[in-house]
Amino acid sequence: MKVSREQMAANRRRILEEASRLFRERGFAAVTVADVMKAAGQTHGGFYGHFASKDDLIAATIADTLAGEGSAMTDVEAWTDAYLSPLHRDNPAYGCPMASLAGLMSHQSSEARAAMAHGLSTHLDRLADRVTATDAADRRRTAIGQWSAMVGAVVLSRAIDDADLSEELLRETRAWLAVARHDSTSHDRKDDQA
Amino acid sequence: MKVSREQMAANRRRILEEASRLFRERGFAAVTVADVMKAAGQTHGGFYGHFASKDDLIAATIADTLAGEGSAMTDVEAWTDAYLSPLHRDNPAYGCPMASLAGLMSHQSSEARAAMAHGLSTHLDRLADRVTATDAADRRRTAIGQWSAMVGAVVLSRAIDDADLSEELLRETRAWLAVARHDSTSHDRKDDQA
DNA sequence: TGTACATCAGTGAACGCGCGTTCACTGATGTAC
DNA sequence: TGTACATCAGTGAACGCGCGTTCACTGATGTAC
Repeated sequence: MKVSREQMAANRRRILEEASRLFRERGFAAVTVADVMKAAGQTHGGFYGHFASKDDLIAATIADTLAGEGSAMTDVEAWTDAYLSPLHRDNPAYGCPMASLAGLMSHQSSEARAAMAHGLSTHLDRLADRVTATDAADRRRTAIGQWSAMVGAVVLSRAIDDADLSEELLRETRAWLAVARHDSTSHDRKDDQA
Repeated sequence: MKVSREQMAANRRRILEEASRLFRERGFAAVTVADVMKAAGQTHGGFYGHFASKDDLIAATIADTLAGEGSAMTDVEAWTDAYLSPLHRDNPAYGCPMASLAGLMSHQSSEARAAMAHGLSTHLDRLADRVTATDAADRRRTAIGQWSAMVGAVVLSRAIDDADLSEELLRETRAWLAVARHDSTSHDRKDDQA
């Protein structure tokens, strides 16, 4: 049965949202088109009215999911601590798409990889704006270094079957970033020894 | 035809080596049992004389590949720079297995994840021994923070379809780690301003 | 040491299942009058 | 505004392909005598 244009747009939206959740949770290969459509409350045949292929869905999902990521990042230190928490590690489905999907991107289509590049670029710009350093080059370098460490720590903490080591990775990366923040700011401002 | 015991051991070794190379290059899902056996110069049916299943091979490969990883790391700074190079980024098949496989581990068997945990633990111990810091806790924290940043930077640099940003990620992470090294050592030793 | 034979590593055809994709059909939408 | 009908979003059965795994078979190995 045909549905209204608004309903169709809502259905497409729903497909993207469920796909984003499922992909973050299980990766691309382990999620079938039928899984996504079932989660979106539809049958699998209708999928190709919205997307040309599963690869097309993957690219669209990445572009869509990364667009809104981290826009509500006001306090970088608090946000970093939440990022490097067991709660985030254990809930990839609702967590950062880069942490769950970046490791899978090297085998994806160039469209999907381009969408990831765009999302990462935007995110690094946002992060550099909120980082404490004097000149632009320092802020950019700090944003890249900190973000690499954050993504790496979450990826590694999720990769292993050792609760203690996993938690240590998150905790020590948090501490290390805090030390790095203090060290670098102490160059610029001599008065923050309080 | 039956082969000698030595030949059979060599065949198993060969399967593990080719599997390691192929998995690092293409990931687990995109490599078939037949691919691995063909690369190892055998037919696919013989696979199950060596391993119980594809999952079993994955776990065995991780344990085997991570065992020898980074043992020849004498100069940490030079090793870090080589790790964060375009050459390493572009050759995952012969590169660090954690950079290529960690992002895939969250959906693997607990045996495979345990093997990854063991390999990571050993590697962090080795790295902490070679890092410049006074007390053990500092060395441990530095090893974890630096390693997270290194893995994260390589994973992200491989995830995107943007040569400039990819190269910038590697270059700036290298620079950031160099700055972090200088900052942290300048706490301990006041005489290294040369 | 030489011979007979049981063992068993490797072969390659076949099986079964799951997945991406297609397609004829349905019936609600929305437009032409 | 009301009615007739063309459109087309969604349905669900079916297709085809690829992959993990099995199995009857082959023939070299290595052991018992």
